[in-house]
Amino acid sequence: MESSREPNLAERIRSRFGNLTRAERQLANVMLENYPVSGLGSITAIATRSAVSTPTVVRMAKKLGFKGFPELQAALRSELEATISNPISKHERWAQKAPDTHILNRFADAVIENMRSTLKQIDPETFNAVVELLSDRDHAVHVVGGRITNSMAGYFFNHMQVMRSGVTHVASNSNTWPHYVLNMKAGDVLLVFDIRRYEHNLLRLAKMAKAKEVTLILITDQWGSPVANFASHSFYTRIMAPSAWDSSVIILFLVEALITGVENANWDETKARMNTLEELFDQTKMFKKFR
Amino acid sequence: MESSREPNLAERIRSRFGNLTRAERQLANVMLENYPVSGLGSITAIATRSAVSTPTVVRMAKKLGFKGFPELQAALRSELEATISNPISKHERWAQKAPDTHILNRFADAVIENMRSTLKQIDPETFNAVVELLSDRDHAVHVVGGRITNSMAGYFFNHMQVMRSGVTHVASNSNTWPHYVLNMKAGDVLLVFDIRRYEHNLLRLAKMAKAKEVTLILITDQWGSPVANFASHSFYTRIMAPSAWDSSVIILFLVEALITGVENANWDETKARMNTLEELFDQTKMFKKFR
DNA sequence: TTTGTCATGGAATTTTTTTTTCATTACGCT
DNA sequence: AGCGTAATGAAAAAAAAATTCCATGACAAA
Repeated sequence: MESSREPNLAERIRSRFGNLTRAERQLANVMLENYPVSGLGSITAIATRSAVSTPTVVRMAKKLGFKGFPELQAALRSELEATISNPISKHERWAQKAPDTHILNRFADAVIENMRSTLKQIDPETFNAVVELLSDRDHAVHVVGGRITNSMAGYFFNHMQVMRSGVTHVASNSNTWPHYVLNMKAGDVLLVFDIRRYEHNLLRLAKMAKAKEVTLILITDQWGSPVANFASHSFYTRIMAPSAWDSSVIILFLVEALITGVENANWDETKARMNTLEELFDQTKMFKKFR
Repeated sequence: MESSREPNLAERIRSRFGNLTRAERQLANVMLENYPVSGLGSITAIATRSAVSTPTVVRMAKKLGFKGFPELQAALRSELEATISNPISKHERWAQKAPDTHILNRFADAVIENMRSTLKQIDPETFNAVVELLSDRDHAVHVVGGRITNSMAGYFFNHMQVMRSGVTHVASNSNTWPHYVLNMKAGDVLLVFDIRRYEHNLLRLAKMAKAKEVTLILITDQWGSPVANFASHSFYTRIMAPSAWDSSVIILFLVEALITGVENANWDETKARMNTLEELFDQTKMFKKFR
């Protein structure tokens, strides 16, 4: 529909993103970040903001077909002029080249809505308490997910494992669950993911764990898994999506927030880890040091 | 609600219009004419446009309370930024009972920011093309992830498997990869997840696949995995998080959007398969029927 | 008419920005 | 390992922009 409109700078950048070098990508990201304002300052300003040198900015300007940075900036201004005088363009749209009804935009709306209503419900006290439970090195942490949420459990396990010992991922094959339960001790923590359609096996596992005085934490959907009856703490997330399936995005969000909470709870250890990470990045030379 | 907002430059000019001299009025008119773009060029440019001298411009800037012209221009830019950006207010307090600095709120901000800048960059054409590739029943779809992203690959696999046949999840153990490659045919699709630090094994796998004329699709971070050089389509997601780790939330978002795309592309078949699955689950009594 | 004030822009000066040059380093390829 | 290409930023050089200085002229009041 908008086929023959001449490409604006953002599009030009995006279309050539693949050909850009590391430094140029950093730059491109900053420029696109709050487009086009960030490109309107001085070359020095944007270079600093992107943590690249000014020559890099000039080179990219040329790569994009301009004679120099000022010419690029002029293009930006005239683009802006065109945009501003056109009131329609102010419309909120996530993927700006896609129509409102495009699945990307609909999904984005749904996710925002999910996040909003999930966060409204979450009690920070619960969150903090759970973080504390997960940080406690005196007790093991077990994690289990359902058919859909098993990936989330895996993700959680992956990260937790790096931060502390005594973390186990209860395999999705429920035949083996009794073995896992056998290894759970009183005071241990079991994090259960269970969204609709709630899995009966998980409920049974929860009961078994509870019987062994394991502390249960539940991450479920807004309707609530029956496991909630046995859980010390439950998180109810909203998982609506414009799809036949539910969206796990907010669940992952919560998982990551929890991980970060645990990370912060043991800052010293985390800091050491961050340094290691930094060194690794240096080794790969793909990244500049951040900040 | 915007009662005590500080006046923008245009208002400042208008309110002092009476005190301006002839040359300054000329200048003011030009500045207001297509506000604020005309003020964004160099001092010479606007002076010429207004047919006044550059000193006049400086003098007016000072009259308006700035230290000099550059300062005025900076004000203009930040004003513009405030106007143009942000479909969603930048620092909404998401979890309302928690302080702004609580990890939940900080994470929420980061995720929104990631989503915004990711979606800005995604080309809907690419998205549609990829959906089509993934929907094509004539070719198999393989999916592989890295250390962190393996969960995302798994999630994708889980859902795709329900919708169509010929989907394989290349196991994370790279020893077995040659085996998988052996089974790839020309025209097959390989979806690769690779975020920093990029895994060399994935690059090798990509090369091998490419050599077999497999179509590569890449989901990577904003800096771009080297796999991009071999990929037909790449998605660059933003993964910044207030944490030692990166956030995969937006990656999951993209995965779900793709899944939904595929679902829509072949709704009849998807529906039929889901029904069958439903029956199978019923048989195994693993799930309660959910309306 | 004279005088003082003020607006104004030309030109000099200073400051900043932009571009170019160049040395270093990384990385792919043989 | 060695070579060549490419990326990169520090620093020098060039260009442009911003500011200051100052001469001119308009106008008003004495």
